[in-house]
Amino acid sequence: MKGILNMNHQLEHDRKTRQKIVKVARDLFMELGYRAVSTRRIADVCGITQPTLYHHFKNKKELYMEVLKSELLDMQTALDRIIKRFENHLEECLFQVTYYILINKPAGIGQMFHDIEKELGKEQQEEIKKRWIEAYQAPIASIFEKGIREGKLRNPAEFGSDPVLSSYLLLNLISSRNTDHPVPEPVAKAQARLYTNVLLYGLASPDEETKK
Amino acid sequence: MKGILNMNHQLEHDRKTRQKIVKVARDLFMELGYRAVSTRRIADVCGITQPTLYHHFKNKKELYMEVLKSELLDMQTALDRIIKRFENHLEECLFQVTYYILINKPAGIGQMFHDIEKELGKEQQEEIKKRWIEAYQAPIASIFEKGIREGKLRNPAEFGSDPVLSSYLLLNLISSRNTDHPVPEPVAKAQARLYTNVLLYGLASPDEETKK
DNA sequence: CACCCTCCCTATCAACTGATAGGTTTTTTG
DNA sequence: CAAAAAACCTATCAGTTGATAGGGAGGGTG
Repeated sequence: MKGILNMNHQLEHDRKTRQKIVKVARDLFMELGYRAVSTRRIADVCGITQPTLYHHFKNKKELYMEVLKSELLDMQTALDRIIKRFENHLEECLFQVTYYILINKPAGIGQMFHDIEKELGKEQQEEIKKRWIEAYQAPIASIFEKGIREGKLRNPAEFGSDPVLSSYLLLNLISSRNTDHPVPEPVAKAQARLYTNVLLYGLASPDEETKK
Repeated sequence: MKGILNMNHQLEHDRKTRQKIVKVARDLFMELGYRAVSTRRIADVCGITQPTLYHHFKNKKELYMEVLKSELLDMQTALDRIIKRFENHLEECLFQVTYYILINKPAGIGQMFHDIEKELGKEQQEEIKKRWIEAYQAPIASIFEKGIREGKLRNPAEFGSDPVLSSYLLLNLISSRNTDHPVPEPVAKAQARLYTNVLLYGLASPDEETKK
């Protein structure tokens, strides 16, 4: 009994250090990019030495994978919660999702894509892509799917859109370059409103489309 | 006279090597990113040695600046031409611009932004940002401006959009992550059509907005 | 022909990278 | 309490990076 408790003690210590490393690495990687962050820098911020990193992680890429996994898991949890909460109001749901991502992923999302594509091996890419779909694409696509089913959105067959494509459109709008990060809250709110408005209703003046 | 000719000969040789370096560096930087491309690699592809690079350029960043300038200048020329050609047809104009960027900037545009933000000094960023506005934002914004003047687009005051913001929206849509580069021509065409359609008319079913 | 300037080379540098070897300290186990 | 395992350290490695010094070739100029 005492053995188990003590073992837990040690394991917990290990777990804490590991978590700290992941947390620090996450902040640095997301802000500066994979290549721009050295293992020494991560270790310094953590208050440990660089070789100690290699006691907890096989190598830099594996640490980065861990960072991505935690990042994506958090996002998935958050988006699922938001979508469930606003599931009966398409427009508000889209807005809330947009707003959340805008607030919580300042420069991170574009950076992430860059690094996944350029720095990871093919098999690692596959794994992260799978998790990225679970975290971002699938939840958002589910919103559009519901909208199409209920006739609130255009027929994909006519317009060339579909739930998955639409989710990419929204995400591309969000990962924008026009603002300096981080964005203050009211600005983010206005931005999120603009993005969802444009995505739903377009920029053309209301009487223009009927002429088409 | 002969002296001038001969001097031109030598100058031209220098110019040719310089251009070759810029061309090679441009391809590599745009595909792989600034940090992932070493000066040695650029030199190898050019068929020269690495120190020779430093005879033509002060350092790596200056070479990258040259690459960005040529890249942006080409884009500006192309977009201005397209816009002038289709200036009396808003929708087609947007489509052509979107299509052109989609075809000619496969992975480059996102990469570019990443590197400008992360690898350049502040003053260099300012200079490139200025040129980027001339090359991308201003031309595209002029399309939207005209559309607003002619009443074909929504009133920015009501919708929260304006020509500059709208140009960012389009560019964000274009620099997408959903496709593997490079994109075959017909796919790019369909994509460009979808982007402009969504941007102009939105995803909501046509009778939805009037209810609002 | 002698001089020089331009272009490009070889050789080399210091800094930094990710990663490993091996010892030391602390905690858990039998 | 001794053995062993875990966590972290110091010291060090080889490879790559951007960048510089200095020499050689070759045409251009006096």
